[in-house]
Amino acid sequence: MRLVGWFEVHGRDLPWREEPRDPYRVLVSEIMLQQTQVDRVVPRYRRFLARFPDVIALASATVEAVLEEWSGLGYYRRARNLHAAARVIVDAGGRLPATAVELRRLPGVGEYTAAAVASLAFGEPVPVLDGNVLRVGARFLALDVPARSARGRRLVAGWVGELMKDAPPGRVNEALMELGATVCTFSTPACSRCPLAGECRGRTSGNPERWPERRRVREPERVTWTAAMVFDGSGRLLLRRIDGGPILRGLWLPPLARLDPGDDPVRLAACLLEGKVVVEEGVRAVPVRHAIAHRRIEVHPILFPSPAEAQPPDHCWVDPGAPGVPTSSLLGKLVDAAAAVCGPRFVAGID
DNA sequence: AAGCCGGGGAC
DNA sequence: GTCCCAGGCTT
Repeated sequence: MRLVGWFEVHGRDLPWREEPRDPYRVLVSEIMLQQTQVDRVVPRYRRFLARFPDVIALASATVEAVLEEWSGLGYYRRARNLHAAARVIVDAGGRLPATAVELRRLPGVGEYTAAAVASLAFGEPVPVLDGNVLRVGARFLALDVPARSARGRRLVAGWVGELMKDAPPGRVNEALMELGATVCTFSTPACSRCPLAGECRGRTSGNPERWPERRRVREPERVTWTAAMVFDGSGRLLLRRIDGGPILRGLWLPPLARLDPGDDPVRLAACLLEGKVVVEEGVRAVPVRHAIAHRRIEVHPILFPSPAEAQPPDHCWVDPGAPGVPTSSLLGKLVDAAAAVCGPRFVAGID
């Protein structure tokens, strides 16, 4: 089959493609790859497996440790669900379910991930309908309905099912995803390198970029925060755990507060520390930008030198370069901004 | 069906 | 700047 033949030659050499396929590793890679691009996953996948080499190791760990390992990857519910799934698997004997229907019952495993693990690790003939496959299918079939609609999904699934009559299901799924990621890309598809170009109705139509349908954009919500960055005499930074709210829950960041128009960020940041730690006058650093879902957040870091060794409840002192607690990539941006003001040696606590 | 959750890279 | 990505869950 031309598609799978192409994949055998041009498929990238990715760590989760090593044979034989370990179902646990396939599951970890698929969860990590949800809405996250391959290049960003590869190093984190290696590190995750070094720390949690099998499902028993993962189930034995605390959710806090798993979240810490997930720090910076985003969509932190994935980490909580993966950890919960590992416990379910171990409670059931330690083997992953081998069918898509059973896999689907694990927390954090939806239709896509269930199909991916079932086909890649167990050879079940179920199509995976991720963003890549839906785009490739929409172009190949020249769909006149949105690929993500119920009807579009059915049509693409039917096409993939046909392909599976001529090649192993896992190979077909993987090859289609690889094709979407490297050839039939969102913008400017490289039809000259495509093994399916001969039969592709999207290409024959003369305008393969007509697909996929553009998703409508939503106006981002602009938000401003202030961050109280307290450094003690040895360069350690004060963090506070985010306990409620919809975003970054359970992660550790400098105390944050929403800044309304007219508020003074230095004063508001100082208020966050009232009764917690003793600080000197706050100093502004250059604001950093951070995006979470549809929010565009501008964060004003305020730096406070502090002699205090006290550790208020729900707070902790960390080495800003190696926090050792679950956190967001926002912390790195804030620490960089602070270093630009104070000098890296002060912030790093070295020297 | 639609809205929401992180983050970074491509353009 | 905008858009998307090996999605899942909740409403």
